[in-house]
Amino acid sequence: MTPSRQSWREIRERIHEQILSGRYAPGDKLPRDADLAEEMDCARSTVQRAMQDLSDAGIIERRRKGGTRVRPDPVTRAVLDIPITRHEVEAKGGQYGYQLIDQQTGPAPRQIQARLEQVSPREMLRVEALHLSDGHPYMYEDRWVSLDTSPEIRDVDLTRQSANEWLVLHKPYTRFELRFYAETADARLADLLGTEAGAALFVIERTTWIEDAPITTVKAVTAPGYQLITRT
Amino acid sequence: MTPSRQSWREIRERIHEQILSGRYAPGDKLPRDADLAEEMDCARSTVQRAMQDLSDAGIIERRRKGGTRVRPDPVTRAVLDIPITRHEVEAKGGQYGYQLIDQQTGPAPRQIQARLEQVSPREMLRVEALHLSDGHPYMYEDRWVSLDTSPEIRDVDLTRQSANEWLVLHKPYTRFELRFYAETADARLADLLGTEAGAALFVIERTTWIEDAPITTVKAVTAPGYQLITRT
DNA sequence: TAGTGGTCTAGACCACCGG
DNA sequence: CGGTGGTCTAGACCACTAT
Repeated sequence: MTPSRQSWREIRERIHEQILSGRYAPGDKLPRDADLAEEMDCARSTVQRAMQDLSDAGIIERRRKGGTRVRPDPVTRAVLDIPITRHEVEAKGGQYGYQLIDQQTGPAPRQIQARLEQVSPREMLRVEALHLSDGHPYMYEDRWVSLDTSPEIRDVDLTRQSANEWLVLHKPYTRFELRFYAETADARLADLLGTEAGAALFVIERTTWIEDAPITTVKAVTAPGYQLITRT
Repeated sequence: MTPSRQSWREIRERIHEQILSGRYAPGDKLPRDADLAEEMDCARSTVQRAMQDLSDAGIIERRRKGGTRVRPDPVTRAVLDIPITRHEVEAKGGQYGYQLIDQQTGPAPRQIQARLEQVSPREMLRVEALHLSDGHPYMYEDRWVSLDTSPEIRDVDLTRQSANEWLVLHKPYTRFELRFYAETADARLADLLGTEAGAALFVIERTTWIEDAPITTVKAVTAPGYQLITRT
């Protein structure tokens, strides 16, 4: 029989529906790709493409020889884009502003070393800065940059360009970690962000490495009211 | 010349390196797939696979006829999995516990209607519950469930099974929204979560729809110390 | 070690959209 | 309307891993 030229999205949808209908419950094994291809009358590679998408979405798990199974522990999977802060402000319609608070070199404290998964203490650059939107505090960042992997940053004028932007544009990374949590504003943070001490602030920590060598770690404390939103 | 059987990962790496090296700067146009395939001596579909991955990673942008360009505004793209709370607790090695605080039906307040993008006010089920880890408060959830799309939840014994788990397992959704932010604990919340009023708490809001029809919206307030982490 | 998913190739046609 | 990415097919071989 001649395949009727179905798109992999249709195939994915048909498989997904069978999962949602309960025909295949969490943990159940699905037929092998070849059989599904025959059942659905398409090429095996089309089934493969559909399965890849379902797998990316966290709906199924695939294993060579083990076959394809419905994921036993369903998750809500979201994709999160963290842009350069300037772009983020501008995308929200704000006029971006930036102030360097302080910059100095020195050995990083133990806590930072640990965050970087760095064993031996190294000389690093610490940069404190404030991002503004329409002249109001938007985000405070407390950053440590490795002078081993980014020696060129010594020559960057950080009063004009944020370390955030320079690093994202010039320092590719192969691995990163993000942490989100809430923190109480102390007096200094409250002053910087234009709020009262004791306010609840949303914090984003980001650390990047290139091949296990740390590049930078930053604690970005957002002004009150900040929300991180992901849609689908 | 015979193609030397290169994997799409190699091809992706080679293209990525050319981008990182500055040969193609942000905004620049890359050669068409066919030319790259010839240049790299592989099939066009292999280049396509590599490009798809770079595109998924937010590194390039592709357009029919328009060609492939290096994304002008680089982003850090992370994938975030939000599991069922019980699974999350157990994965961290904790003993999961659950307490229903209150459940009642009634019209949802305007704020909830808005969050659900629901125009007309509807009768809904409100559920307040506490998730525990090793007997300690882990997360408080304040949930509203649509009785239009989930009438079966009336018959679920929510003192035994959390609405979180029941919904995730039985109510597939086609769209969702996540919000993260920080909030200050009031007296009641502090009491529930075993902390002091004024503490900074990390909040996750999740709303799900099935084809534009709202299913549920939940505000999950985590106990102090909670962090959301994503790795690569 | 055999079975299953993962990938590659070559060729064809389709769909979108910029010029 | 023509160029570029997107997809499908058919067939082959590879790589991982459960049994």
